Amino acid sequence: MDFAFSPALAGTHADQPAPGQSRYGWLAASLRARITQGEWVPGTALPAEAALAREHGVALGTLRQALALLVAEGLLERQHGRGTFVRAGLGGASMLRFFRFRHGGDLTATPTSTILSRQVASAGPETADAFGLPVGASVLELQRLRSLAGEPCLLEQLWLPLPAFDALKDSDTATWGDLLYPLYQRLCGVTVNKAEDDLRFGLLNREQAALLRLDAGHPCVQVNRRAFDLTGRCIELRTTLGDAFAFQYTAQVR
Amino acid sequence: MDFAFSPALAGTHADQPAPGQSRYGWLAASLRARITQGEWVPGTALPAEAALAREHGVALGTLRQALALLVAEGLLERQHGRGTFVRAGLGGASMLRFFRFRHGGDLTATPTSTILSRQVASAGPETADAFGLPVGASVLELQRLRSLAGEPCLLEQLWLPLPAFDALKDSDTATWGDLLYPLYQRLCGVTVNKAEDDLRFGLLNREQAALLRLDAGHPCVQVNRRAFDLTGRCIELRTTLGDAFAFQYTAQVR
DNA sequence: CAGTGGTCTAGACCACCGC
DNA sequence: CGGTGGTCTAGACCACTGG
Repeated sequence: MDFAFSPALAGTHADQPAPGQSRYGWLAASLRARITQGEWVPGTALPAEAALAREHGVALGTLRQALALLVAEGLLERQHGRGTFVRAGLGGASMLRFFRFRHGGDLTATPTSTILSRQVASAGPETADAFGLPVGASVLELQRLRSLAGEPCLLEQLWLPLPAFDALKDSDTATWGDLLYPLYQRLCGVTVNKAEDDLRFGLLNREQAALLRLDAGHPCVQVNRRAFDLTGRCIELRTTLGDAFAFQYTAQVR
Repeated sequence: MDFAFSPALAGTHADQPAPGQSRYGWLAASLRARITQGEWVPGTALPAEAALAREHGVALGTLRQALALLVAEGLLERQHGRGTFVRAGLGGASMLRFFRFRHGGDLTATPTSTILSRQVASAGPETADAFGLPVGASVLELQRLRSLAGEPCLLEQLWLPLPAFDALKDSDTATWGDLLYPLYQRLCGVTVNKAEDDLRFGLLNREQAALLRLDAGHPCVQVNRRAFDLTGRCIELRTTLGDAFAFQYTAQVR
């Protein structure tokens, strides 16, 4: 019946889709694995459709369905006439989308970042669970303040799992720049692919208020973020605080 | 039953896609028009793929691309082995997704609704702009209180453009039920297809606080919603207030 | 069972990009 | 210009749904 003239990438996947599994779904999984294992570095182009289709012994349309899945997942990006590229990852300043801190109408401004503290800590139950580590495992804990035009606007505390982010333990924070995700990429080879933000309302305690130059008990928005790499593993926990009266967010329904 | 495969609706669309316009894009536009003009009522099934493809003189794959567009738009819904259906529209209780008012762990509970006031008002500049009406045009203004287990939780004020919602001016509010969108559908033939919610923080004034049984000056979340029908026209403006300390929202970042 | 959408093929031609 | 992805075709077979 079926001629398997596919040249068998040995190891990770079977030569045939599991029964009940569509061919393009299986193909997508196969490509996903090759991407997350670093065969194609973020930013580089995949082989052309025709080549990939031939390589996997599959029709063009089928291969295109597989690629469409990975595009929808945020793993790939296609450009007409140029090629299919592994996504570079999230930029960074996206916290600002929750607030209207525009000063002088500049919406694209990146806040400057000041690292307030850096220490190795042991993971509490929540952190350990998110990272898939045992309770008490070592994690890197950072606190930083982000400012626009010299005005502090966001106070952040964040945790990173530790074998993976060892490179940040001793590196000079003065060289870090204002965005962390490109830093993760550069120093740790970690690509942040997607994130989940949980929004709540609260009141600032005395220390938080002082750092943000607000009054103790001032209303604030707390954004709890979990960021994930290409494989879907959680690689950052972050808590961001900002003035509730600067909060503004738009959500689409359906 | 009439099998009128005549392209009946002359005038609205050319027989050929405009140059530079893809065939499936043009086809989608054509189907979109037939849907929004009521040829197929929300909830009903479209003709089968094969029939539609034949009717438009197009290959199956091309027709499927067109349908995929309309599905992504939220206009259609496909069910394997059953058919392709015009979406019934938004349900209604979706305001609750911003809050954690779960009482007794019941997350699917629909709050009961009490209409506090109903009056014909004249549109201010903002309302008029949203509805595409002249300033001063007649709009219906409603205020209602929504409660869970007898506890008031959401205070809403909303505006509806008036020729379209005439049926609500005199109808007995006791018969309205707890959800408005199904009511719009039933009494006014208006299908709410999508909406845009804008979130902000504020403080309750005395009257608002009293209705929600909170203190004046209590922090609150204000959700400003603009709802749209199948054609993309804005057909509802709504402002919802709820206790800020019950606020909780999750957003995906990609 | 007949009818629906879902998958897949093996071609063709077009539109875009960069050299 | 050659190479890329985007559109389109005309079939085939599979998987699910309902009577």
